[in-house]
Amino acid sequence: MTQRVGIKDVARVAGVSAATVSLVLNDRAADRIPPSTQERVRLAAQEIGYAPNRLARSLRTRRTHTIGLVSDRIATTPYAVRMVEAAQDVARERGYLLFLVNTGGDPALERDAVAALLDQQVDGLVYACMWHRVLDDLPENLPADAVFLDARPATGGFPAVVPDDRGGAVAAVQELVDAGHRRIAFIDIDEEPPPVASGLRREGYLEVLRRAGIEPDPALHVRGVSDAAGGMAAASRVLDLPAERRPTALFCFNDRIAMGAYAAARHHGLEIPTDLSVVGYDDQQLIAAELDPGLTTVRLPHYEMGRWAVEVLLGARERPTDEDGVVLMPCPLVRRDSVAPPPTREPGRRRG
Amino acid sequence: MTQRVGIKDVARVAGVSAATVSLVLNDRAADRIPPSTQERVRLAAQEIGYAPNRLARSLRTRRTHTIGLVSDRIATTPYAVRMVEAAQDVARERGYLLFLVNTGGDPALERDAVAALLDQQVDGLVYACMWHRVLDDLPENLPADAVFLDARPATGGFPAVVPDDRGGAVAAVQELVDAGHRRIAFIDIDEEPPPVASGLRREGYLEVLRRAGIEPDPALHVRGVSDAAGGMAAASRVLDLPAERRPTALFCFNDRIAMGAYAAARHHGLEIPTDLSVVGYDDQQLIAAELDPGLTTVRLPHYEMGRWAVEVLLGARERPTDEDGVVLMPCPLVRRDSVAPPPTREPGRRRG
DNA sequence: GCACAACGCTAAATCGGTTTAACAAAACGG
DNA sequence: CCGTTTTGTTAAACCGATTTAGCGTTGTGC
Repeated sequence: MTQRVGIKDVARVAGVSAATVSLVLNDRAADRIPPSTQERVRLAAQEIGYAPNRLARSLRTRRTHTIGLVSDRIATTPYAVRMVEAAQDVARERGYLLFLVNTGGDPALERDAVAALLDQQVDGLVYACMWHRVLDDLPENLPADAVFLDARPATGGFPAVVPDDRGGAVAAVQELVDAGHRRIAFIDIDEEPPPVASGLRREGYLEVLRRAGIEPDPALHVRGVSDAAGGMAAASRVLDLPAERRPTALFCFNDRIAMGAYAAARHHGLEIPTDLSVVGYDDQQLIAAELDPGLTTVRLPHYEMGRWAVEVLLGARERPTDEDGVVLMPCPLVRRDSVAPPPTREPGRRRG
Repeated sequence: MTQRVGIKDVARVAGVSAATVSLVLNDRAADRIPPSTQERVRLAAQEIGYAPNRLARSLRTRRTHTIGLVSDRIATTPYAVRMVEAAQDVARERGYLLFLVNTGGDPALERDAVAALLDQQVDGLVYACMWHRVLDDLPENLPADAVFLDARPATGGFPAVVPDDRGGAVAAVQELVDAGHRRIAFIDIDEEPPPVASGLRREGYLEVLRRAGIEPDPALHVRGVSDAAGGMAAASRVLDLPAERRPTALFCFNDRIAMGAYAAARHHGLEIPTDLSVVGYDDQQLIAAELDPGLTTVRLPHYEMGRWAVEVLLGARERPTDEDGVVLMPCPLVRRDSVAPPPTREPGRRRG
């Protein structure tokens, strides 16, 4: 890892001073230095394979061209990994290198991570969460120009980007209403405190019902543990309802719940989408695309959010003018094969 | 991001020179400087909130306490993300910061990434792949002390860690043999060229059969596209065999294929594990644990490999003495509920 | 009272670049 | 031919720390 050739080696070979080399190689030469000399310097640099020591350069210029991404768990879980990818992509495109730190949500580690990154003189910091969160307390050493990703400080004051969970839910439920469904259950997750996304998606769900003139049935809003087993149990509860109250469609809080709903449907002898329509949320590749039939779901715009955050951080995109600086990233509906019109007759008991 | 207080500010407040401050704060003072002065310096540093500029320090000491992780896609896919987590954990534990770069496998980008990291004077480099790979050509500017993660150069010469795919397959198939199965199919993946893991797992499969005195039936080795649909198609082919040739157990190349195998079993009216046992590979959380019944599978030791790589890189663990420097990380069997003894009678057609 | 050692501390060099101010030589204007 | 610009280049300061060599003062031994 030892830096072999330095600027003065280039200078020696080209027969000029280090200052000249620096000027030429940074294109600060403009018209001060004749093309002949420039050529000579560049050739020398090329020849001996010179690459500037960025530490030295950064020390002087006070810009490191590095940014830090501190997250609770993104780099840890398969869930929101594309936010990291996006951040990385933007960083690379703009000539930046990305420091990645995972804190697991531990405030002490968070503080240390921020401090370590600042000591490294990073040019900017992104604070990211795995799930859409509203943060009550932040690391107190967070620089004023940090950007939030998939999270926003309760107090505002920082640029932040979060998914438009409400809008996504509207799209999902509207899809069901448009297919002709009137009895639509919401299979929510059972967590305390309820995640931000839960409340927002419920709002979207209720809004569509209201607009469609459908009276929400409290029995159709159930909660389950956020995994396939929980989804199956919760879905079973609504599918067990007497025929006239039973839903013809399920809006699931996420794809894992939807996976459980598929199982519940099977156990009830219902075929998807003929007898029962299902919509999920998250568009988890390993689930939504692999289920049979493919799950219609709402995609979380992780990549787009990741890009947004770093672009704003690097000044490549203008900060939101919005009062609290929060941007809602749209969650597009991904149509697959789990939605169909409701059955016209009593669902038949076909072979599962 | 401007570094406010510097070492000379501390010096001024404490009434000593910058040299003394450095000595004290780096514990190089030992007995040269009396406790009273040391105390004074530390207090001053504390008071004005001094944190050293690591760039300046690194420039002088020639150690940056940063490492680079360049990978084809790990940070991009949900698949092997725990390798990054592990790398991050070890880095943090030992006071290092981690640069993450994703190249998508593009050789030009790889070269640039390595160059950029070296220009940043990283103390070490990990070259990681998402899947177990044998690399024919490496970035030519890779430093000699790089470490390979989930990959190994064909030519050897670098420390490298890869999963013991063969051993994992042995454990998986042995589990089936121990349960009493004799007709065990291998649902392989259909890729050209076949991934390293495919060959190794097949070897393990064949070895167990041989040891158990079971003649391998070529009809029981099928290939399918590596997703649930492909797995379903491939599994169907062996399940369609006449009763006496039909397998009672399936060893699937990965969990996605196994997911498809579950669907195929359903379509054939077979219940898992009563009528058909299934073992997967990878232990993908979103699949293996969520399937019903839970999938017995082999876990890829991503976390352990990630730790190993960075520990070796940082000298916290001794390099393999092995000729080619490759370490095989064991893949433990994860028992869930998809394995049972083979049915004694003709499998009945229960309700699916 | 003097040589010498120990103590406590610091000036200055250094890492490898960037940047500014200025100098020498050439060109130009009158 | 002399004063002034312009041109081409560089010496030196600087970024903020670490590290080495050494300086002044006090203490010790004889």
